[in-house]
Amino acid sequence: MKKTPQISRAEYEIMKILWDDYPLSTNDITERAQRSHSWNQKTVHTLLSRLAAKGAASYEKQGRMYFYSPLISRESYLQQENHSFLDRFYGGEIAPMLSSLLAHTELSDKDLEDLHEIINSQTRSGD
Amino acid sequence: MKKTPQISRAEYEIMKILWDDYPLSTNDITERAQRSHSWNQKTVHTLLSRLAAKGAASYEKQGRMYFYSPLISRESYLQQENHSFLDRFYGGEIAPMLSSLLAHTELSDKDLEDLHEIINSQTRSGD
DNA sequence: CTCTTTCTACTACTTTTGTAGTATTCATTA
DNA sequence: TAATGAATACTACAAAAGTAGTAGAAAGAG
Repeated sequence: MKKTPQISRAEYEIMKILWDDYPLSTNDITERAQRSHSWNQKTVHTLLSRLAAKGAASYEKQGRMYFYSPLISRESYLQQENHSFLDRFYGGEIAPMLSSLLAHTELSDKDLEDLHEIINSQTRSGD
Repeated sequence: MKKTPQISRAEYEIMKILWDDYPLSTNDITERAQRSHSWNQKTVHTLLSRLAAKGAASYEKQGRMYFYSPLISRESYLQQENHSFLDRFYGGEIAPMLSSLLAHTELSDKDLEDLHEIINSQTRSGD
């Protein structure tokens, strides 16, 4: 999978569907998209075309129907978004971000344990 | 300070200047903006007008010059962006986000220590 | 073989954003 | 007081994004 192109908010919602399961027919995608968004079918079609046009997804013809698959990976896309977010709002640094995030969020014990574990695993691997 | 309106990337760069120091004259803002961005003066003026129009900043006339101040707080804006980011990419949950972030980031010892401390402080206050 | 349905292919139109240009208004200087 | 310069007020225009509509083609129903 390749360098991630610019993906808009609405397009991203379609990508999520593709990342969960692919290849999917236009109709499948439309149906799934409409579970969570009140989008006209045509709107979903447009989003799919645009994603294909910008190289974020590809399609394969089966008879007269199209089956779409993602061309960029969820992982690399999330990485890019993570960094863009950190850079824009926290000068690229994690600590201030986490701190801002936690300062206004109620965490369950489980959350805290998870976070502990995540950070500890980093510590060990960094030895 | 009030509910944060939609602020575009370029507009946000102007807001950062205002959050650091205000009120500031149009010229001051333009000058500071140009330290980090190659923006035409008119571009900065447009951004300022739009921020004022959408209620993110306000201005006060002093003679024929305008002095701008932020109308929304950096804190509340960052909170909103934090949550929108978490919701969009991690189903609103912090742990998966941190985990994704750390999985692809080299952390210094200091970073780790900071993170530890941030999380420990949460733990104690949650007791 | 024609009609209807169902896909995809184009086209469209509005809002937001990025990025500036032109017009107008005052205040100051000659 | 007329010319100049410096501010702000409007206007502009293209690209991206949101949201659909219309046209055309092909497949299945009679």
